[in-house]
Amino acid sequence: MSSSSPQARRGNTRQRIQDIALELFAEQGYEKTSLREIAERLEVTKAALYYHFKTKEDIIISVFEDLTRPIDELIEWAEQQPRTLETKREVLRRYSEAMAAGSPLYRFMQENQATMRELSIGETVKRRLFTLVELLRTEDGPLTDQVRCVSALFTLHAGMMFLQHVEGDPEETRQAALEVATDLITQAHQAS
Amino acid sequence: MSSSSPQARRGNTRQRIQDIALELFAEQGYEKTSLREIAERLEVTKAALYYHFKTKEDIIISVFEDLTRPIDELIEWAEQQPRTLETKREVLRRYSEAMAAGSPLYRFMQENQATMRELSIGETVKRRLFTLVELLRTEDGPLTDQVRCVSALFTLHAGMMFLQHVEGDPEETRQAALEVATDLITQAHQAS
Amino acid sequence: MSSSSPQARRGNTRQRIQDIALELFAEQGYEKTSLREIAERLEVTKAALYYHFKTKEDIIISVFEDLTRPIDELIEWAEQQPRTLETKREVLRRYSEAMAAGSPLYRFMQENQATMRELSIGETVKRRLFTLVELLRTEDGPLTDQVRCVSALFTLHAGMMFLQHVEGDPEETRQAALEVATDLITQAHQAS
Amino acid sequence: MSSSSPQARRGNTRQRIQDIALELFAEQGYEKTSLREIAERLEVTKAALYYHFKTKEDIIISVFEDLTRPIDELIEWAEQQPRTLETKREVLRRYSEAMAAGSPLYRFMQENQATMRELSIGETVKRRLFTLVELLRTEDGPLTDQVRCVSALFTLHAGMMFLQHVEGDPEETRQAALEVATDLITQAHQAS
DNA sequence: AATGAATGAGCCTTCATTCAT
DNA sequence: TATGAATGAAGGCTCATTCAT
Repeated sequence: MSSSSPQARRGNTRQRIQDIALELFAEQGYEKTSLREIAERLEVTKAALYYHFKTKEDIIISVFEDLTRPIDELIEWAEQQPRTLETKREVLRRYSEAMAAGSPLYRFMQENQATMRELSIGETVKRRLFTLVELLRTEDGPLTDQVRCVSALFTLHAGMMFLQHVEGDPEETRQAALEVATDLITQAHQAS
Repeated sequence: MSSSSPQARRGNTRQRIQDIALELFAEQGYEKTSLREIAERLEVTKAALYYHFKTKEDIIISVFEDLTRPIDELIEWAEQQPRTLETKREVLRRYSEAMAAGSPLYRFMQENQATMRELSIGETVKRRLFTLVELLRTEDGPLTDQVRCVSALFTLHAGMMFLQHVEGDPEETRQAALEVATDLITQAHQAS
Repeated sequence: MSSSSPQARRGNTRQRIQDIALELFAEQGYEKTSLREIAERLEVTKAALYYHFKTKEDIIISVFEDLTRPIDELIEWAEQQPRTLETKREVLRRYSEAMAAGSPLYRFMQENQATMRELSIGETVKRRLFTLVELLRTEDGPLTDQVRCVSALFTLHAGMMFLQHVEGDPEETRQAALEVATDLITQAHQAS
Repeated sequence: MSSSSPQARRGNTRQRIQDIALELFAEQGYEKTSLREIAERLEVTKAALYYHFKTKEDIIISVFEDLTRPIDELIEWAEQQPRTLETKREVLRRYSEAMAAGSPLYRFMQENQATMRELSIGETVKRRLFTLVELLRTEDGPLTDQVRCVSALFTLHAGMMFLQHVEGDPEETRQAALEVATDLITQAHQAS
C-alpha cells in the first residue's frame, strides 16, 4: 500500500499526518481520536506531530483548508456570473464534484457538526453554506422555493453520506442526487 | 420556567437531569459536556447522577427512548397501512411533528452523528431511518425516485435544523419544508 | 511523626497537601516540584489533589493566604497607630515573628521571586512590601534614611534566610537581626 | 542598539545567545524561559543553540562566568589587603560597582535562588558570598556586628533590586545604598 | 436520595536534547 | 555554522466512575 520504510517516509510526514488524521477523525469523530492514536498509526511519537502542527485543531484546520479550496473558488466564480438557471446548475454540479473529491472531510464535517461549531473553522463553514444558498435561491420567491434551494444542497449531502451506505455504485448515486437537486432548483427558479 | 425551590425539586431529580443533560448535549456536544458540568447546573454532586443513571451513556439513552417513542409508533402504524401516497404523506406529516416536539434531541442527533455511531442507540437510529425510507420509497422505481424519498426526509431535517437559523417563523418554515418533502415523494410515487 | 494509617488521614488531606506542597516548593522551587511528586509523597493520586484544589497555583495561593494573614493584620494595626518610633519598632518585632512562624513560606517567596511575579499573589506581596516600607519610613527625609528603612526589612529577611545557614542558634540570630534592624530605623527616625 | 542585518550577525551568534538568554532569564525566570523562545528571538533554530552551548545550563553558566569575574578579582585582591576599615569600604564600593555593571545577571540570581541552588554555579555563588562576609566581618565581635556585615551586603542588593522600582535616579539610589552599607560596617568595625 | 473523597486512565502540550545533513 | 526532523520524559489537568457513609 503506502511505502513504510523510514527512508521513504522522509519529507512527507506532514502529509501523512493529515491523511491519517482525517481518516481517523472521519471514522471515530474528532474528540474520540487522540493524538496518541494518530502517532501510533504513523509510527512516530506524539511530539513529532507537534513539530508539524501547533495543536490538534491545527491539523484539522490545515486539512480543511486544503480540501475546501474548490468550494471557495466555486463561490468566487459564481458571484461573478449572472444569476441564471444555468449558473445555478453549474454550481450544484461543481459542488457535488468537490464533495466527491474530498469526501472523507465532508463526511467528517457532517458527522461532527457539534465539534465544528467550536472549532475556529466552524464559522467559515457556516458562512460558506449561507453564501451558497444565497447564490441558488431566488429572492422574494415563496418560502417553499427557498426551502427547495436548501433542500437541493442537502440532497447532495445525502447523496454522499447516507445513500452510499445503501445503494450500489457511488458514482451512479451521486449523479442521481445531482439530478434530483437540479430538479429542485429548477422548480424554484421557474416559479418566479 | 421549572420550579427551583429545593422542596419543589424533590422527587423529580431524574427528570431534571434528563432535561439539563439534553440541553447541554445539544448545545455543546456529547463529549464536550462533562458530568461535572451537568451536576453543577443542577446544584447536586456528580455522585448524585450515578444514583439515577448507571453511566453517562445511560442518560442520553433514556432521553432518547422517551423522545423517539412517537417515531416507533409511527413506524408500527405505517407498516400496517397500504403503501398508498396518502399513507406516505401521513408519515411525513407525523415525522415532522415528532421532530418538532423533541427538537433538542433531534438537533443533538444530527450534530453528533459520529458520537451516535459509537453509542448503543446509534444502530437503532440507523435501522429506524432505513425502515422509514423503505416505507416511503417505491420498489423497483428509478434510482432518482429512491433519492427523492431520502431527500424528502432530509428536507424535514433541514427544515428543523438549518432553516431555523435563517428564516422567520419556525412553524411556518416547518410547514414549507413539509410541503416540499411531500412534493418530492409525490413525484416519486407517481413516476411508477 | 505524622500518623500515616489511611483512617487517620481522613478528613485532613487538604491540610496535608498544603504542608507537603509547601515543604517541596521551598526545598526545590515551584516549577521543579511536580504534582506527581506531591501526590506520591502523600500516597494519593494526582487526581486527588484536584479534588481539593483547582490548580497547582491554587495550592500555593491557599498556603500563602493562611500564612500571611498576620502580616495583613499587622499592617491594619499599624495604619491606625501614630507614626512614632515605638510603633515602628513594634512593626519590626511583629514582622520578624510572623516570618519565623511561617518560615518555609517566606523562604519560598524569597527564593522564587521570579515565579512569584507571575503568580497572582505576586502583586499582593509587592504591594504589602511597599506599604510596610511606607509605614517605617519618614517622608521627606534624606534618601539615605529611606534606604535605611528598606534595609531594616531586608535585614530581617537576611536574618531568617541567610544567617540561619551560618550562625548558631536560630532564635538568637533572629534577635540580633531584629536589633540591627531596629537600630537602622531608629537612626532614620531621629535624623528627621 | 545591536546590529541586526544577517551579515552583521555573522560570527557573534554566541554572544547574541548570551545576551538574549540573560534578558529572558531575568525577565521571566530560568525555567519559564524555553530554548525555543530564545531561538525564536534570535531567529535561529533551537539546534543552533546546541552548536554553541552543550546544554541550557551551559548558557547561564557562561554568562555567569563572564559577569562575575570582577567579584572573583575583588576577592583575590581583598584577601591580600590588611583587614582595615578602608579595605572593607573599598570592597563594598567595588562590589556595588560590579553589581551595577552586570545588573541583569544579579537580578536573575536574586530572583531565581531556588534555581541557582540546583545549578552547578549555585555552590560557587554561595561560597563567594560567605568569603565576602568573612572579609567584611570582625571575628569574635558580638553577634549583632556580624549581622551588620551581612546586612551591609544585602543593603547593596536591596539598592539594586528593590529600590530601583521606587526611587528616582538609579545611580543616586546606588550611592545612598552604598553609604548606608558603609555605615553598617563602620559601626561593626569600630565596636571591636 | 445524595455526598465526600478518591481513583485510573487518558488527554493535549511542552521541553531539553540529539543527529544526520 | 547551522537546520530539519524527531524523540523520551514529563507536566498540568479533566473525565467517568466507584464506594463508604
